[in-house]
Amino acid sequence: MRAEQREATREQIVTAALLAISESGFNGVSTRTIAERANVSQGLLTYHFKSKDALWRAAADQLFAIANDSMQEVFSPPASVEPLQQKRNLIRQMVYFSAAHPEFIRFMLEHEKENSDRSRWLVETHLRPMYKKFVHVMGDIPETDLPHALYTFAGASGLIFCAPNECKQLTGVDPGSKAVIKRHADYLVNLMVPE
Amino acid sequence: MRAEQREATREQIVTAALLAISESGFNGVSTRTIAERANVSQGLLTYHFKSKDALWRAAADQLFAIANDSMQEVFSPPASVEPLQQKRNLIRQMVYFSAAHPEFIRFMLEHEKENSDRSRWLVETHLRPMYKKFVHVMGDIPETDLPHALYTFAGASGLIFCAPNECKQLTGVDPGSKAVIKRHADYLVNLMVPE
DNA sequence: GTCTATAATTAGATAGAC
DNA sequence: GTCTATCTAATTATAGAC
Repeated sequence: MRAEQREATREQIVTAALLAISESGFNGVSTRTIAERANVSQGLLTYHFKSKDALWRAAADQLFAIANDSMQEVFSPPASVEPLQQKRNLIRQMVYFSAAHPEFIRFMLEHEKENSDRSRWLVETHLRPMYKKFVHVMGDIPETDLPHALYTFAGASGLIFCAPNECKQLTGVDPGSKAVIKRHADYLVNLMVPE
Repeated sequence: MRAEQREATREQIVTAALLAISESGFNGVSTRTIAERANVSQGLLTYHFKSKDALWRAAADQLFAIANDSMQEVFSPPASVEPLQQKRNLIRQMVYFSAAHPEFIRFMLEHEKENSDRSRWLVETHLRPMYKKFVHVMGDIPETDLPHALYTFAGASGLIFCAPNECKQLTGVDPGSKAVIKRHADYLVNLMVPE
């Protein structure tokens, strides 16, 4: 069907845009580079998305769709799971998600300084609903600690996967390997929420 | 003196470049924008630094000069300080440094994907010497944990200060305030190296 | 729907006035 | 040493062929 092909092409473009923008920032990547990555012409981007700005929003939508899907289980744990174990599971899943999608943190860092319109939209549309779920799982810690816990967990979980080449060159440890991902999860869970 | 004025102008340009590149990435910021921030003409950048690439290197030099200066005390603690207390001091200082210079983590994340020449140079010239000092302070933890500890501490310490607008809008907490910086340090030190 | 061609703007680097 | 003017290349967005 035409509609299927249309959707497939759009997703190809959005995925290319998401990865490229996460790597080089909104201003740091050209629509031509995105088009090349998606194996389409530059003109097609304007056809499917009116502007580079609109393409950025589509990329954000896709990013949070993936993130919410990946975090769904730990954000809505069955009541039978103990609160402490819920937190351990949350951290572990944050590590696995960050390893699979380092573009999440990169994208979130990129919006901060570039443009406050995009920034506000991103927080209200996508980040706040996710933060509420995070707060729900963390609910029994002091309320003033919640912001600190969020950025601590996010940074501790994800930074190593945002700099894999640097980490490999510096330490010899490859954050892309499954063993290293598991080791990072084990390390963090035991460090931050010991049993 | 001429030499002093020359040095002052150069530093103005380097500082503007460092902050701008950290915010928007190497490709994300134009030399014109950097020149405007430094209150000089765009042509002057080419006079003092041969190319945008060379300006990036000068910015990296300045960044690590500041970082090493700020971390000097905790990296070379007197032997009278207990190892556990050394680690607590290290984390606390990492928080205060990250708060004062969020451009450090931003700059280090930016080099990762942009260009591997710059990336290799940065790791070997500046990051490796600093990592050795980190390892020295952390020395009594298992060797395989060191890379995980580095990126955990760095991410946990600094991410919140890399997204101050987002954090403020999302949680109401302003990472720019002194009270919040201290709270983050207290939270992290007690979480990661409890007495 | 997708491509090629192109218009208007902005990029990094150079040349020359002062 | 610093600025203005300018060159060539690359940028986003548009127009029109198929």
